[in-house]
Amino acid sequence: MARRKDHTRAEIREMAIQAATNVLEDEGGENLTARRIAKAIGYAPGTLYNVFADLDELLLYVNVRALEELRVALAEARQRAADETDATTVGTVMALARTQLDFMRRRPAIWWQLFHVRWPTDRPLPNWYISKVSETMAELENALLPQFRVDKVFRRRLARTLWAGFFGICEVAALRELMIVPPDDIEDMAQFMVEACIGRATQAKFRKSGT
Amino acid sequence: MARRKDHTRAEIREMAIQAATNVLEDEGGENLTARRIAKAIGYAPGTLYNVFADLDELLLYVNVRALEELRVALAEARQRAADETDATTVGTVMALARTQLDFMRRRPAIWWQLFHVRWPTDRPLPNWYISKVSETMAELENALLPQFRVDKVFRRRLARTLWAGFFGICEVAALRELMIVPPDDIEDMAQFMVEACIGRATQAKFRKSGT
DNA sequence: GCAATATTATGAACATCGTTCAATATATAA
DNA sequence: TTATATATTGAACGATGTTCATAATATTGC
Repeated sequence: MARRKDHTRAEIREMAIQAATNVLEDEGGENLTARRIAKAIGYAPGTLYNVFADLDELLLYVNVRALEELRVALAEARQRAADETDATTVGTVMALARTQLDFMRRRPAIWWQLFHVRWPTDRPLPNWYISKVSETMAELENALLPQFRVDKVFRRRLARTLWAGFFGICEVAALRELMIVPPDDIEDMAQFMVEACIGRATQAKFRKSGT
Repeated sequence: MARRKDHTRAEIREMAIQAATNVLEDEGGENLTARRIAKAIGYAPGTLYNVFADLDELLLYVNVRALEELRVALAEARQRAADETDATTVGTVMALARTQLDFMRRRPAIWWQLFHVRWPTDRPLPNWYISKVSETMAELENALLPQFRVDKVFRRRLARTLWAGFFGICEVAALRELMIVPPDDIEDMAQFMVEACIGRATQAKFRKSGT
């Protein structure tokens, strides 16, 4: 039995989240069990339930960490792209798309878990989770800000549409068994979609201001 | 014990697939267990394993049925749209998008299962499954045929890109807890994406033939 | 028609899962 | 030092997917 107060509750939570992430990446989702995580942090399975409501909640914390990592990566990519002398909206958004594709490829197990969370439909998602998703998506909105400054509703909808497009393309890339698509094609698909959507959004904006 | 040859193997398979579909839709994915399906068809759990390799395979058959239903619905929608006197590519593709959104909304549990199949990464997906996915996606390619007749590779890539876009939008609609998007907005997002992608594809075609 | 054989369905049994909770060990307070 | 409070445990529970010796039934050979 681990000595009481060897670690605080917060420390145990932290260790468990880290351990779960490592198990997920190193041994795959099918080995991500309560007993396996408990063993990895040197505690009994029951201890996890003193610190998390259940395993689903723990996995949601794993996700929220991954989302934050992704958000930071997106923010950096956006900054870099915006600092270019010939910065364009398309270029900045494409930098985000590439960052997301890169994340998906570097950490496939985490990415899978991120969008395949098992969460009971009748159980409301915690606010801290919903917020993190919003924050991550907000990076895309920020990338659109320079060009689509006036209409916030329009910008938000464009961001959501692009986000859906990214997500779909990432999923197509992940399911490459089903439709063999070379990585370069994935990149081109993203480029096409970004240019198409932003191009049309630009027209729509002009048309609106023209009438 | 059910009398031997009360049903042929094929009949038992059929019954099991139907029962699994019903359980999934009526009682949710968390009740979709081997014992529950066996009970529903009046056989013992072990019988399922005489007829399917395992539960994952049975679920794949459930999916392939759903995919075929979707394919038929898409084919019909495409035909109807193409028969209009003022038929356009955008109009036809939008008919497909609406069909898919409708399918997702009418049968949420099936839709979920369709894109969240648990299948071991090291186990190759059966050919009959990959084929059905291709057939379903081919409906989108067919909708593009009238306008993009010449370049097959281009058409195929456009179809895949649009498919990814649809898929992402459907997923956004399904995760409406995370980003509250009214159904009308979903429809508009699809419309925007279709118009944007096909518009740009038209430009690209012209530009290519112009040089 | 009957015995011998082949096939099919069974359901108890196994390992494992998430989860609970009385029991135990340790820290804190009196 | 004793009494109380808290943290940790791990056996136990009810599930799960899956297996396989056993039993029930059909088919075959005579």
